[in-house]
Amino acid sequence: MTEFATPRGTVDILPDDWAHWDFVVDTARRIAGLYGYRRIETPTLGDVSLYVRATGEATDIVQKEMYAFRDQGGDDLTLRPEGTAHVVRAYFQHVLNRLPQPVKLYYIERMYRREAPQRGRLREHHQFGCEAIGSADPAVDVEMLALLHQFYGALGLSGLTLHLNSMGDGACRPAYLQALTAYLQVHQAELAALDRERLSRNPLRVLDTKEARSQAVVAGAPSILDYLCIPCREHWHAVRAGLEALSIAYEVDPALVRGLDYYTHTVFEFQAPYEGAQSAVGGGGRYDGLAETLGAPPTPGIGFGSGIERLILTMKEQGVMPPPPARLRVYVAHVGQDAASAAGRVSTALRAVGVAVIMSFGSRSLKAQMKAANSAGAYYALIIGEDEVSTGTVTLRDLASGQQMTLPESEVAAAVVPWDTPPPGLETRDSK
RNA sequence: GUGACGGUAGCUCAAUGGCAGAGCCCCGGAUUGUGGUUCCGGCGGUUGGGGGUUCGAGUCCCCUCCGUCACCCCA
Repeated sequence: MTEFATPRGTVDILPDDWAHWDFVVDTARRIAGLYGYRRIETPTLGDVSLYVRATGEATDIVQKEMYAFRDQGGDDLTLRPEGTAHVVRAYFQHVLNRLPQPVKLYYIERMYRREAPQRGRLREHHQFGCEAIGSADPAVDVEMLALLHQFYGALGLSGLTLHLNSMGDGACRPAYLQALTAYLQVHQAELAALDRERLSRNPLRVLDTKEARSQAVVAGAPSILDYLCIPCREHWHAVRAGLEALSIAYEVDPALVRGLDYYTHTVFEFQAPYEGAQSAVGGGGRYDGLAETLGAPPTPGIGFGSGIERLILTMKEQGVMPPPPARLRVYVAHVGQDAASAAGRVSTALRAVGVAVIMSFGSRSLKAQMKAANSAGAYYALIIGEDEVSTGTVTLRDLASGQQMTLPESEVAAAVVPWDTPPPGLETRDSK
């Protein structure tokens, strides 16, 4: 232990963690590929004004969560707090709107938000995200939800619920907000104190209150879905029909509100079945107004982000194991000075033909080295002592069967077979 | 940012205000150059950090850091 540790809300990802990480990331890449999404990676740094414009002046991200600073040259920069803004920026910067539309992009990147850390809620976390830019077709929404549905299934997760809502658009949302606010104001006296406070700050938030006292009022509140304008309603019904055609279950959740200003039409969130505030494992929505906000031609788009740390938590919660990593093929044990140099020679020769080898270091007893071979999970131990050195041979021991044989150094590579499958045992060869 | 609860060995946890311990891990040994099980031994701690009360503090008090839960918000 030194006086230094990871900053609050950040973690080291240690070797033992990587079975989960590799599995999630590999699965993400594979599934994204199945749907024709191609990878993009944007800078960790971004202009502060990009996020102010994209996510909205009044959002929590902009108000209090960005790691923003002015650099030595006077530029106002921030660590990326979310994925969409940068990707949409890249789409226009590199004129991807001249490609066949929609352009479908995915990313696996680190996000930074200065929040109070909790389980599943870090200041630096990773998201797998997709963005489909350039089409307003509700079929794009449906396909993206199908992608997520398949992704979570491929991870082995179960019991996730898809919450679905429409946020309307510039034509219909203001009228709804007005109606909701008016309703809540009339019933203010029946609301819990906390919700009266929410009402003044962000009336939409009152809808997903946990206060028992407010439930009756909230139950009678007007629903956004009743206020959708005709295009919004058509889009909404098309998405629902599309999901039903694919037998993807969802729950209509008029209380589902997302915190970023750019959302329009479809919004969604996948919730893990366990209790707790961090049960949202992925979410997103359509952002047809975002491009204009950034000063680009009007361009529809939709995207999601899914938190890798939360996915891994959910996997562990549900006892889902990632595939075990490939086992070490050979552990090289040696006794004596001459044997040590022979061990180095053999190890290098084996690695040259693709065999994973761990060589013992220092001069430990053969017994200790055999223990190490065992706990390293090796298929074979290669033993080199005085006898072997004097005859130019090595002893190859199959650790599962205990069978062993001595063979010329030059024949080892052929005997151990460098592939990821368990190797053949030695019992077919004669051994002592 | 606010409130509540927690922090003892690498890990999981014990210890009435009175000698800081166990299990696991790691290292070594149980007759010659051979692992897993077993047995024995060893390493390992300024009890998160700082101050205070006390003859004496892991234990009580204050500050601080970190974690967890809730608010908030979300992935």
